[in-house]
Amino acid sequence: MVETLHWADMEETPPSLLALTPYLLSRVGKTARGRIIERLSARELRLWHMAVLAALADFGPQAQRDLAARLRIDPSDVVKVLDELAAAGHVERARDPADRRRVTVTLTAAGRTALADLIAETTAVREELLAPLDDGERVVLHALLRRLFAHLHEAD
Amino acid sequence: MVETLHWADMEETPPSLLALTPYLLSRVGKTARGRIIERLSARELRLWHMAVLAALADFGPQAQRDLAARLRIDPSDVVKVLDELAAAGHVERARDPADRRRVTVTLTAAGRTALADLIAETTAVREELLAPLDDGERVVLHALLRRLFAHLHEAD
DNA sequence: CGAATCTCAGTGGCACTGAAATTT
DNA sequence: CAAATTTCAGTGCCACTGAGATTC
Repeated sequence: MVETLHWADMEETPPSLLALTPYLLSRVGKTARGRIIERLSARELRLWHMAVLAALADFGPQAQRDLAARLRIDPSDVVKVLDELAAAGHVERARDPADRRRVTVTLTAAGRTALADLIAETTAVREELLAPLDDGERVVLHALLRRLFAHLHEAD
Repeated sequence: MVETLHWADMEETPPSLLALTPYLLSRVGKTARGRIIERLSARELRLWHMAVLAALADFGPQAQRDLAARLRIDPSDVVKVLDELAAAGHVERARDPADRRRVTVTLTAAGRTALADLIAETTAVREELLAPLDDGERVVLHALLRRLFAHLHEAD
């Protein structure tokens, strides 16, 4: 009995790990990803579906290759994502008559509606994750993350 | 030629996604995880190996169950991680004589050395990831992430 | 012919489930 | 017997590889 000390249920995270920013980024990011997936799965969709719909909404119809490059998805995986989005009626695919190797992907009205839903769900996730931060801190965090994100893709 | 517009190689990220903090967290976190894995794989180790070694270094010998609870790993997965750490001579396992269901895990001297290496590698990853931030901004980011991380595990 | 685009099958890592074996 | 701990086999998701088919 003596050896089971009372702080046994505190289960603290090792300070050595808490001191490592990349570890924190990895853990918080993984939870963020998990929470998004959890909410989006109610719509039978996942993170990449939202990303593809957003790219089409923001930049208009484009080839699968462009979607893959823009979102940093493997081109092989774009195929399956689009299969599912097309089956749900959220996108349409058509051969580019000017270059028949390319397949032009277009957002449908239903896809635009779905995107709004997915973004609303992600906003709800933000409320959960950022609950301990006030508005000013959220703005600071977001700005820092945007700069980190931009840096990921420049001259790796 | 005309249809290949000049901004074809810009491949901008959709603004709709850049506006979503959880999306940024997910992407930056995933890259952080990937960079850590990349560097640690040179030592034949991965993220969970470092986490387990850190828990043992910070809190001393403990049962597998405690490691799992502390690090939020599935207890089933702790087994394989410890198998690999034990094979590399970084930890030792012994039945707890007071409660023979438990297995007490102990860090070896080699394990402590390995942990220092892994932490150094992770620090190098931090330099890569946080390159665009000055020292003050890094401190702010780290403090915000620590608060988010702490909030993940309280009253989910 | 070489390169680009899309497609598909296969692989490996990782997290989770469910159940067995042992001990309390 | 019920619960706790460790272990293992199996499942599913996801990202990546490699190869083929078509078109430029």
